Amino acid sequence: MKPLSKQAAGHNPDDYPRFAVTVDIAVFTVAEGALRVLLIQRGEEPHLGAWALPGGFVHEDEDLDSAAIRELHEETSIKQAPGHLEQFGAYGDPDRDPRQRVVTVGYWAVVTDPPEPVGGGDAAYAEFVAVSEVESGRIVLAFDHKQIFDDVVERVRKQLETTGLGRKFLEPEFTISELRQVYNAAWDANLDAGNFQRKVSLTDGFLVPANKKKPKVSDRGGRPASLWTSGPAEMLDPPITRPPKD
Amino acid sequence: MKPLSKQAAGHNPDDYPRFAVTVDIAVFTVAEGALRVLLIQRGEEPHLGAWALPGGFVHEDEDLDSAAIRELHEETSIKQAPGHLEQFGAYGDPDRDPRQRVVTVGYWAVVTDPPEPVGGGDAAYAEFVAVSEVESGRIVLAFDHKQIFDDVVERVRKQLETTGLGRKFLEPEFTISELRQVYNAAWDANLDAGNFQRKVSLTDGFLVPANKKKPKVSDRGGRPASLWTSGPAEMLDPPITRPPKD
DNA sequence: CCAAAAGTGTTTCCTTTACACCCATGC
DNA sequence: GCATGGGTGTAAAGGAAACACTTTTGG
Repeated sequence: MKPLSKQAAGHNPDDYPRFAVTVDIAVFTVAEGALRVLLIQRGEEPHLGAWALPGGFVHEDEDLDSAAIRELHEETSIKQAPGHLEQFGAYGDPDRDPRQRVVTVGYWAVVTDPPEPVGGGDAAYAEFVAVSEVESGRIVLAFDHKQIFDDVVERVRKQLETTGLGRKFLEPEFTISELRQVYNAAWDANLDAGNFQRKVSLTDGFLVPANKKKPKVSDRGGRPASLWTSGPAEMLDPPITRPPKD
Repeated sequence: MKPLSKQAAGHNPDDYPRFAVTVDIAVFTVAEGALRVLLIQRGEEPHLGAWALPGGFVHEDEDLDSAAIRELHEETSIKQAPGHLEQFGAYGDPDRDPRQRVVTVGYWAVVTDPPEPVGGGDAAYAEFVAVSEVESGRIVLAFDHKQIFDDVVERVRKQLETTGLGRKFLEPEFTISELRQVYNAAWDANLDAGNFQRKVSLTDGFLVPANKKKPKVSDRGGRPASLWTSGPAEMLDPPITRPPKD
């Protein structure tokens, strides 16, 4: 049980155990007024038929970020680069996968208007599922993916407060209302339109006006909204505070 | 370059590459008015003689948290359980260690009044170094440890704002002034004593009074401070806001 | 009494919030 | 005109910061 001394280990690295390393990736988008995450239904054992986050093995010559991007493309057939890609943790319980010792590095990404995902690899089926479906327990996740899921959803919600992340859910040109709807979907909130308008305008360099020739006309009437694009500012100061949950 | 199909991988896990997995751990304490982190001076190649965060290999039957705690004990001869232990990221560039492919999981911990650390294993020497020494560039770290260091220091400072982490730097019974000095050391700030007093009292269950028979008398005169212990509240609401840097 | 540190009160300022109101479009 | 959503103004409430002031000890 006690390993070789560390001195020896330094000279004989092969004496130490090796692990399979995977990346699991939570791909977020906002659609139909809800924050959604890409889940697969497993096409093989263990947990055949259960919902899980997509993931796969890291290759020998690949860094972790690259592995995550490759998996994202393989699982979603999304061609675009993700608007955001970030690591959120490593999970390595010895018994988290019954087949072998696996260490998983968790990533999350944000994409805009993804195509219909396709099952592939170990996925029989893939779908952008509303986060609330998982939180309510109507969808149960395999392995330790519920823990991973809870960690990452909270992190996404928190980042919306202080960073410009919300823009990544939208097309390059967007209206402030669309941005507000991202926040409302992610937080299940109903932010005051006027105050939101003011807050996003307070941070210099957060929004820059787009071509003013083409204001966006709503389909249900109302004054057309002006279009904006992402400015260089990555942090929101002051932040957009998340309203206390009811 | 293209791997076997994922279908095959599920059935033949041995076809996928294996990685050495290590934990690196940043052990924080506050001493002599400064936030400090345990660094070692490497006793072997590569980077012989350079400063680095302590770390070591994860064993075959060990989860990641356990490996971090074991390394903490081995490197510091600290017997106490750390007051706080938390993961902060995984680092896996293919060339981050020239000897072999290594994925490192970063942890940070907080300890109180640690004993003099002893070199051991791959460490020729170990010392609690002021964080400012590394930030100023007077101490240079090996591998990608400066990146890791920057990530984790920012995270510690941020957690002090919203969580009860500060208590973990202190003995079980402490005064509010001692707690304020932890914040001042970690943030290089000079918080108003009166306002600090009020803020830590606002969160119910954050501080509970200790034995009132033994108020703490300062060595330079002044009214004795009452003693407190940690209450059940883990989050500070409202938070203690970090003053903007000059 | 004085110095020093603990702890409280109070005023001022700033941010956030709620909501009234005006603007610009389709029908 | 009227409905609808975009966008601005504003007053009231709440929280943070600065700092005066009181309390309790040692010398």
